[in-house]
Amino acid sequence: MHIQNVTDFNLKYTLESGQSFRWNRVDDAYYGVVEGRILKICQQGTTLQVESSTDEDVSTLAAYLHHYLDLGRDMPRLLAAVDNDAYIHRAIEKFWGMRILNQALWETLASFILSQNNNVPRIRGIIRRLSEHFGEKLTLERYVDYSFPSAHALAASQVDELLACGTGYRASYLRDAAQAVVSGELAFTQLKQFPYLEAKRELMQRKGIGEKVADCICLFSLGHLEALPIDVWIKRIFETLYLRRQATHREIREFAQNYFGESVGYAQQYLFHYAHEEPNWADV
DNA sequence: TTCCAGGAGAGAG
DNA sequence: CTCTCTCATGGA
Repeated sequence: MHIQNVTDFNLKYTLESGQSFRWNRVDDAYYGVVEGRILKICQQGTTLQVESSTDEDVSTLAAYLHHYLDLGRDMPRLLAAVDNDAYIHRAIEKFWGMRILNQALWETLASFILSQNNNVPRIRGIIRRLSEHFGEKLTLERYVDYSFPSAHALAASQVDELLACGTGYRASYLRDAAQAVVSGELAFTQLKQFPYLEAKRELMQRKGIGEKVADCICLFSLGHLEALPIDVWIKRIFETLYLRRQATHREIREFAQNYFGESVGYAQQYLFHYAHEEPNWADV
């Protein structure tokens, strides 16, 4: 299957910018497990070549990817709106076409609970082991992977099993969240209808979901581009480049949301990825 | 050996 | 309200 005329889009930057933990590059193709199937995506200019492990309808798959990859976004307009200074201008130039994904809610919620006080390679490993243990085996050609564990599967798990996957002290947070989803205490249909601040407040009711993780879920799954996850990198970036002093999370949030406006989450993603990829990011 | 990683909870003040 | 300590894990 092909998707044509995809402009202002970069698959590599989108899938390798720390918002999803489930994509692997093999040569020039990306394999990932998305909502119960393996997808293989290859970008050639403005064309995406896509294969799926299921025989789903072509137009259904195209519509899904349009949403998942945020292809309907007017990137030139959005990026122009946050292109306020030389710092972010460099990031926008270097990573032009990077999108913020619209990922599955349960997977995003669970994954970012696991992300706290942790690093990306280890988060990926934990999720891979959880999927191997609790998910379903999937194959696409010779590529084998496992679906993300359902909330039901994790709600019924033993803490020992979660610990064996490397979750550490986050095991109980993960299980509690799974049980809240299964019981209906955490209602996804309602959560998806909430505006940003209400969704964030509701998410933060869960143990293991603080302000930063809630913002990641709002931004990477619920489509709230005004969400601003403040981790050590974002804090360092704003203190160094913009405020030029030590600042609290609240000061950073207030400045950034005022300075970048309603798409501050996108601005954050470009600054975050630029700092990760460019060791000399702090130099003017 | 110590430090760090897309942090958050609990307790003290 | 803010500050500090601790939490499990593995790679640098």
